[in-house]
Amino acid sequence: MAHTPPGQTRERVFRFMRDRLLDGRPPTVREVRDALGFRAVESARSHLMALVEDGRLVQKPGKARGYQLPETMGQGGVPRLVPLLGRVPAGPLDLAVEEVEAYLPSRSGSSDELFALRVHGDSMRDVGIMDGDLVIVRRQPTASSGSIVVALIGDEATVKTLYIRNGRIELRPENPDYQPIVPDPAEVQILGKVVEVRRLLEGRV
Amino acid sequence: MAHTPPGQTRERVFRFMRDRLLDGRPPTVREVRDALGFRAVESARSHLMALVEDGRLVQKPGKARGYQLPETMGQGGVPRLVPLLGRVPAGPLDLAVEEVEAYLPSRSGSSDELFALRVHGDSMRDVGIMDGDLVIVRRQPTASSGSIVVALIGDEATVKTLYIRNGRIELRPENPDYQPIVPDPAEVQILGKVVEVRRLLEGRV
DNA sequence: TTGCAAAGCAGACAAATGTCTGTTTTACTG
DNA sequence: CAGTAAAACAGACATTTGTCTGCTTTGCAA
Repeated sequence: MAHTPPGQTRERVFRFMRDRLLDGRPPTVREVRDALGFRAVESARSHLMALVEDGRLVQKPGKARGYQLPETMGQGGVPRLVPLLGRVPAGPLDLAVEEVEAYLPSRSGSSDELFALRVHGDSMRDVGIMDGDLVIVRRQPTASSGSIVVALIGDEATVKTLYIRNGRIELRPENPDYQPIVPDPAEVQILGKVVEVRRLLEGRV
Repeated sequence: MAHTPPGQTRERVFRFMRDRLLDGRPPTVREVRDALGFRAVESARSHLMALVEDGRLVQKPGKARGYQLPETMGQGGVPRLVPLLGRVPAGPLDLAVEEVEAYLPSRSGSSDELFALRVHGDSMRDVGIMDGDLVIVRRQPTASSGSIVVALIGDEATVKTLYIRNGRIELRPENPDYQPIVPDPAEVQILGKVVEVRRLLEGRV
């Protein structure tokens, strides 16, 4: 048609919008113009209007920086930050501010109490939890048999698969080099259930 | 002082700003006024200026909706949403129309272009990447030998460890049940480098 | 070629939005 | 009690930003 094949520039406009919107910095029409190398504001705006027409963007007409991604509208897309604890406190997680090493972005959702820990050792290797991985844990005092939990034995936290046999707690590693633990029920405390595993291959938390 | 105790209203202003900024919808001064129930624009603005003064907000003066959280600036931790692609774009990346299945909260960093994919198969089992895991990928056309990459062979995306031997690309699985791939350089394209691995043990994305 | 339509351009205009100046209200203190 | 300073108010103003109208360029096809 003109200058560039149809849809090609439109796609670049959309990607620029998506990146900026996901980054929490909605651009102005003129910023879109500059980013795409247009000389006229209207060039950028016509692309934006077309994207709205196609349903790929949502617009609040007349408002400054008034574009949004349709996907992030419905769900209250507020990511929440989960504290990465360097040391696990035995008591309630309330005031352990000093133990927080960092915050991990996680999905928003219910008001579950989540925290994260770094895994030491390879006792859970066979289910893909490696040394140095981060686990995100939902704090709960019990869990169903077969789920992966964080348990506090004495004052040491450990990640294992929970089994309940004859009313007795058994903590199984997922690596034949290690032996199952059958702790004294008085000395073990379930801190919570592992709901996610993360491994950072580059960069820091 | 006046009307409300000092700092109390300021705290409400900050929480409103933080929630809106984390949601990717920076408000105008007038929106702050309405949300806090002020009758004058300047009431909202003076609080915002005080928050900037305290270093709790960062401002781009004169710009519409020009407030940010300080954490957003550095490599800090304000979440950024990464698109989870259901289908891998074949052909030139700039023109690709992608199917976005969901968005994953991730750390915001530089303006790297990140996307996420779901892994199929267990060819990378021995490095803890299991069937169904999510990988977060930074788009880049090349990678150093030994890093885990997403490569496009024909029109199929695959996660493998990249090795470069005698100027020839080799894609190695991390599972003895699979054989290394030595593709025709003309038929292989590096989509990016895997920077994070995630496994959701409960709930959805 | 001529005509058409999409892409892009140029400039003007209007609405949204940030900023400024001055005044009023309120709570605390000497 | 008067004085003071933070908080809030009211309105005007300036800049940013979205929107509109008309025109030009480009590629394709009849």
